[in-house]
Amino acid sequence: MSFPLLKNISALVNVISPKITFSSSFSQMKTTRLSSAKWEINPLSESKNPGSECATDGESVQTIRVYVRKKRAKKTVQTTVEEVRPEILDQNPCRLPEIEDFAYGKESSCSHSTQVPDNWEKVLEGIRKMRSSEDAPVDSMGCEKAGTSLPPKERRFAVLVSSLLSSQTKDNVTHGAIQRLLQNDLLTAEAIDKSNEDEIKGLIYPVGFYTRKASNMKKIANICLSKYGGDIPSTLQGLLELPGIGPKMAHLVMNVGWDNVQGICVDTHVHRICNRLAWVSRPGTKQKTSTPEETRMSLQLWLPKEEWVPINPLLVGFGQTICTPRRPRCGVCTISGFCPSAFNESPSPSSKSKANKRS
DNA sequence: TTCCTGAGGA
DNA sequence: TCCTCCGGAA
Repeated sequence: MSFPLLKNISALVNVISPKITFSSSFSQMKTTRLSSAKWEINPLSESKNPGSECATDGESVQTIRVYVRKKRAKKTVQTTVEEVRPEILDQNPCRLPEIEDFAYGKESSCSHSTQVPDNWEKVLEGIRKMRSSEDAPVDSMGCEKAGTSLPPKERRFAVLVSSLLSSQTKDNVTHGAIQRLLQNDLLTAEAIDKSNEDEIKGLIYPVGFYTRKASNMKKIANICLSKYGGDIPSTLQGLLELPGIGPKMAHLVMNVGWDNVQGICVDTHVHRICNRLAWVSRPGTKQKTSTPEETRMSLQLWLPKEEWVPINPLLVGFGQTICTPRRPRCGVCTISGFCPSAFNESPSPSSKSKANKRS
C-alpha cells in the first residue's frame, strides 16, 4: 500500500466535511466494517441530513460523525448517527484499503468535486433494455453457479477454480470442465494438491490456456491447503497472491465466493465502455484511464454501490453484442445520443495503420 | 491472418 | 509496453 492512510488525515477531513462538495463520491462508495457491524455511509445527496461531519481541534480530527444505515442481510434495519475516532479506523485493517483508495482518489483532485456523469441512469437503463431484447452470448458470472450444492468451504473453492477456468473461455466449456473435475472428485484443495498435473490438464481441456491453468491450479491448491486450511483466502490481498488470480478475478471471487463487495469487477469490456462514455478519467484530468485498475478506482468514486455487481454482466453483454472493441454498432445503439464517442471510430474494416505502413 | 481475453513476465 | 499463452471466431 503506497498511501499512508490517516497520516494524511486532512485528505479525509476534506472529503468528509460537508462544506466541500464531495457528496456523491464519498457517500456512495463506502461500506465499511466498524466493530463487527456493517455500515454504509448515508448518501449526502439523497438524505436530508448531512452525511458526515468532523470535530477537529484545528489541526487534527478528534471525531468523525457519520450518519449511517445499519444493514443486515442487505436490508436497512436502522438509521443512526455513529461517532468514529480516527484511531479506530487506523486499527481496523478491513477499512484500510477502501479508505486508502478513496483518500488517494480525492487527494489528487481535491480542488474540485468528482463529476458524476450526466444521464448515467438513463444510459444504464438503455443498456439494460438493449440487453434484454438481444441474446447475450456469455454470462461472465457463470462461476456463481459453481457448486451451489456443496458445503461452504468446498463451494468457495469451486467458485475460485471456476473463475480461474472461465477467463477467456465460453461458459459451456467452463461448465463442462467443472463437471469433469467434480465427477473425478478433483474439486477440493486436498484432491488437486495430490493429483497429477497432466490429469488436471486433460480434464479441463479445452478451456483457454489450459496448460498454464492446470499448473496454477496445483499451486493454488497447495497454497490454500497450507495457508488457509483448504479454504480460499478471504481477503482481496490473499486472493491476489494466488498465481493466475489478478484484480479482475479477485474482485469476482470476493463478490461471488464471500458475498463481500470490495470493488467493481472491471474487465476489458467495462474498461472500454466506461472510457467511451467518459464515465472515468485519470485522477484530476479528463484523460482516459489506461488500465482496468485505473478504471475501477475512477468508477468507484461515483457509481452507487448497488450497481457495483450488476454493472459487470450488463456491460460485458453490451460489449460483446453492440459496443464491440472494433467497429462498435453505434447505429443500433439506443444510447448513442448520450455517448461522446458514438460514431467516432472508423466504421471501415480497412485498417488505417496498415494502409499507412504500406504507403 | 488477426483478434479476443486476463495474467504475468521480459 | 509488448509479448505469450489456447482455441475459436471473424
